[in-house]
Amino acid sequence: MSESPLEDFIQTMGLMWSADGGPRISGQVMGYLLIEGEPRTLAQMCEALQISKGSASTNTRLLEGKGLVRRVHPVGSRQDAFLAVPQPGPSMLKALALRLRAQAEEISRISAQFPGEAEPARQRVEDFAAFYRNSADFMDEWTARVSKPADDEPEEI
Amino acid sequence: MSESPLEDFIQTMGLMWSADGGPRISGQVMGYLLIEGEPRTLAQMCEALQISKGSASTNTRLLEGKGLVRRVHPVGSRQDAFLAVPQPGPSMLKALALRLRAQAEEISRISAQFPGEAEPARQRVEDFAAFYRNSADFMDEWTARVSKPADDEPEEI
DNA sequence: CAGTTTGTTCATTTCATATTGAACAAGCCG
DNA sequence: CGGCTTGTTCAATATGAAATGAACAAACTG
Repeated sequence: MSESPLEDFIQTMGLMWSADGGPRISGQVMGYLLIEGEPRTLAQMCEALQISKGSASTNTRLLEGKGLVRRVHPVGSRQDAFLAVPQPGPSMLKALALRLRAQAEEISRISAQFPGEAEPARQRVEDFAAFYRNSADFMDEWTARVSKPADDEPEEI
Repeated sequence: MSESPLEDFIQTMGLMWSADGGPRISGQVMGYLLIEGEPRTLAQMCEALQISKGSASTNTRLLEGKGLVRRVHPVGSRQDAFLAVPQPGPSMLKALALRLRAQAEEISRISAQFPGEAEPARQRVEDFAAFYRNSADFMDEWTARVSKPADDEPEEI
């Protein structure tokens, strides 16, 4: 392999991201911004990762929405620039907890409509939902532990 | 909507599963077995879910591998039958922890090869990996807690 | 205000993978 | 053994999401 470890890391991040169900380019952007450490523009991403302007915009905004990347406006520049947030952990966990809770909620909503004769089934399904719910609670607990106590909560949609 | 809540649940499980990056049919099978509560054969799945024999086999085996479904051999029957395991939580968390740890491991392995002048980048990437590693640890902790402390549940891979 | 620069949107294309269906393997039964 | 039943595998296809690139919108510049 002729690629440098830095390139290798970016590629690997892309692979991991898509293995987790997300767009490959999101992972690559994340890896790129992690390595750079300072704000980078969409144009720079296009150049470095060899991707289209549309992909850069879409995927960066996706990461921004998940709280993994922050958009900044350097003085004297018209371009937006993006920065990997230092502690992405809490954001990731918060998003995961949100999803788990939503899933638990939907399962419960449906199982509540099961006919009377399906009571045992309803019970099993409800137990299943409970696991999702508990996991979400646990994620929040983990979030609280991993966050610095003095840290604020600057997340936004 | 002309579908019953039971069918609705199966469909929803399929949707959720694919939203999480897995095969839709896996979720449907999981939902079906949860509702039934007793061992069901591949042929029954094909009939109930209107899927091919190959899909039933592949996806059921996938769930079996994740520890969410157990294969049983009812006496007097030549067919295999499958059953949703009562407490799938620990298996799911264990699998998740395994994946997180593997990802952390790979990231660390790559960042260790960063050139000397990229030391700050290596540090940032390593922090990122640490989050994965810590999360995996936390999952294991959660697994221990969610498993009944009183009666030990003997689980195998 | 006209001309640039920059970010977003969206129809189209590309690409990955889930699903199928048929061929195959393994075991049972008379 | 020869015919059945049942589970698995795999090449072909179908399906859905990701990526592109061009058109558009918004904001700045002189």
